[in-house]
Amino acid sequence: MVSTSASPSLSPFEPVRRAPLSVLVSRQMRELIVSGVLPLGTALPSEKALTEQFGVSRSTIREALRILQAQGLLSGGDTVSTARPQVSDRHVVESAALALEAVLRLGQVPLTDLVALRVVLEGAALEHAASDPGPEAIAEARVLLDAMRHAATAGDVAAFHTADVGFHIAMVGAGDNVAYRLVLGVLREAIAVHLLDALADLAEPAAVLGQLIGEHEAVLGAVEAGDGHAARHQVRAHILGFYAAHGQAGGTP
Amino acid sequence: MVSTSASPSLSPFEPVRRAPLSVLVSRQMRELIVSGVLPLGTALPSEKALTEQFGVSRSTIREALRILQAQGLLSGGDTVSTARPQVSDRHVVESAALALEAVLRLGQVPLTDLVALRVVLEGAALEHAASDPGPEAIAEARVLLDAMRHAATAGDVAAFHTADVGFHIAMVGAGDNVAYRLVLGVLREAIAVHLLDALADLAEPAAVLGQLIGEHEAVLGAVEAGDGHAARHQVRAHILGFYAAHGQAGGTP
DNA sequence: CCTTGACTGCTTGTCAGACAAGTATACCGT
DNA sequence: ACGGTATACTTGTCTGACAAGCAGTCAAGG
Repeated sequence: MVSTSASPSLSPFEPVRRAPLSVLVSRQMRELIVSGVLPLGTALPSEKALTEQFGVSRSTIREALRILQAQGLLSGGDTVSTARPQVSDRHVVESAALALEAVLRLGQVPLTDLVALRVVLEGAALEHAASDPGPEAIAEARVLLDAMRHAATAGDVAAFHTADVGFHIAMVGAGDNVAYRLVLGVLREAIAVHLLDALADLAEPAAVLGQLIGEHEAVLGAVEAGDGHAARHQVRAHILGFYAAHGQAGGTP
Repeated sequence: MVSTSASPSLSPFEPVRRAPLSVLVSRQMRELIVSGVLPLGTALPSEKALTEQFGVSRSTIREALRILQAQGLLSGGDTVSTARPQVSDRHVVESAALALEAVLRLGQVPLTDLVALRVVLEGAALEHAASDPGPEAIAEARVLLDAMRHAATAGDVAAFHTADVGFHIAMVGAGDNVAYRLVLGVLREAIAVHLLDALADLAEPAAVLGQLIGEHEAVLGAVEAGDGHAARHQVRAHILGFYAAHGQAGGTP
C-alpha cells in the first residue's frame, strides 16, 4: 500500500489534490534509493513482486519505473531485455545534462552566457588543480593530448573533439573537487554539439587544431608547474579565444 | 507509427537492441518540444489522440508521458486531474536540481566541494553584476533584506532562510547572465536543506542572524557601488564564514 | 434574460488479463 | 561431469474495462 499520508489539507475548501499513484510510488522508491536503503548496484525485484509490495497494478509500477529511469536513478530503459533495472547513479549526471541541454535548445540560455560560466568554472577548477594535481589525471591528459595530435594530422575532427572534451575533463578532474567535475561535465555535454559544429565548419582545420593543441599544452604545463594563476588565465584565453574566432558557427547568437 | 529508422545495425553480429517503444516515443516527443515544433505552453493532445498519432497503445503513450514529465518538459504529474499536460520549461530546472540532489545524497559530492563551487560561482556572478546591476533585481534584494530583518526579530528561522535564498538569487540575477542564475538556482536548491538544518541548530540565533544581515547589506552595498572586487570578496567571506562556523550541523562531513 | 440543474461526453488514473519474445534455470540423457 | 532441452519467468506491449472529475449542452424555472 502506498502511504497517502502527505499534504494534510490546510485549507478545507480546496479539494485534496493527491498526486497519481505512479508518482507517489516513484517518490517512495526514490527515497529508498537516495537514502541508501537500496545500495547502488542492487537489482530491483521483478515488476510482479513490486506489484505485491506496493499494492498497485503493474501499469502503475511500470510508470514509476520509467520516472526513476528518466531521473537516472535506475539503469536500463535504453535496451529491451529481461535484465532487471539496477540502482545506479551514473545516469544521474546524464539526466542533469539532458535537462541543461533542453534549457539550452529551448533558447532560454544564450551560448555566450554558458561559455562565460564555463570560463569562470574551469579557470577556478584548474587553479585549484594546480595546487595539487592528481598524477593519474595528468597522465590521462597527456595521453589525450597525444590523441589530439594524431587526430589533427589525420584530419579527423570528430576524434579531435572527443579527445578535446576528454582532456578538459581530465584536467578539471586533476583537482579533487567532485562538484567542479560534475557541473563541468554537464556543461561540456550541453555545449559539445555546438563545439563540434564549429570544428566541422573550420575553413583551415589544420592550423586551428595546431593552435588548440599548443594552447592545451600550455594549460597542462602550467598545472604541472603548480602555477594556478597561469593555468586559469591560459584556459580562459583558450576558451574565449576559440569562441571569439569560431563561435558563431553553431547558430545560437 | 514510431519510426524505427535509428541505429542502422553497423555490426551485423550484434543483435539489434532496440530501445522500448515508450522510450522511443518519449524521444520523438522530446525532440518535437526542444526543437520548438511544439511551443512552450502548448497543451498536448489527449492520450487517445496520441495513441493514433504514434500508432502505439495507451500504456506506451502513458509511459512516454511520464518520462517527459520526469525530465521536466511537461507540466502536470503532481496532481491528478483531467487537465492535459502542457509543454513547459519551468520544471526542467527543477529536474536538474533533483538530479544534483540525488548525487549529493548518494554521497558522491561532499558538501565542502559544493560550497567551494558556490563561492567561486556566486563570486563571479556578483562581480559581473556589479558592473551593471539590474535595478529591479536590486530593489527585490532590498525587499528581501527587509524580510530577513523582520524574520530575525520575530525569530522565524524558516522565513529568514526563505528570504536569504531569495536574496542570493536576486543578487545573482542582477547580472544578466542566465547561466549563472540557472546553475546557482540548482545549487541552492540542493544545498538548501543543509542550510536550513544549520540555521535551525543555532545556539544563539539572534546574534548569528544579525551578523548575516550585516554581511548581506555589505554585499548589496558593494554591488550597488559598482565595486565588483569587493562584492566577490564579501560574498566569499560571507559563505565561507558561515560554513566554517556552523556548517557541521547538516551532517555531511 | 439569467440562473440552475441534470445529462452527456471526454479525459485521466488505475486495474486485470492476455500474448510474444527472450532469458534463466532445472532437469535429464549420455 | 557435461551438453542439450523443456519449463518457468521476465519484460514489452496491447486490449478492454471502470471510477472520478471536468466541460460543455440543453432544458426547466425564476
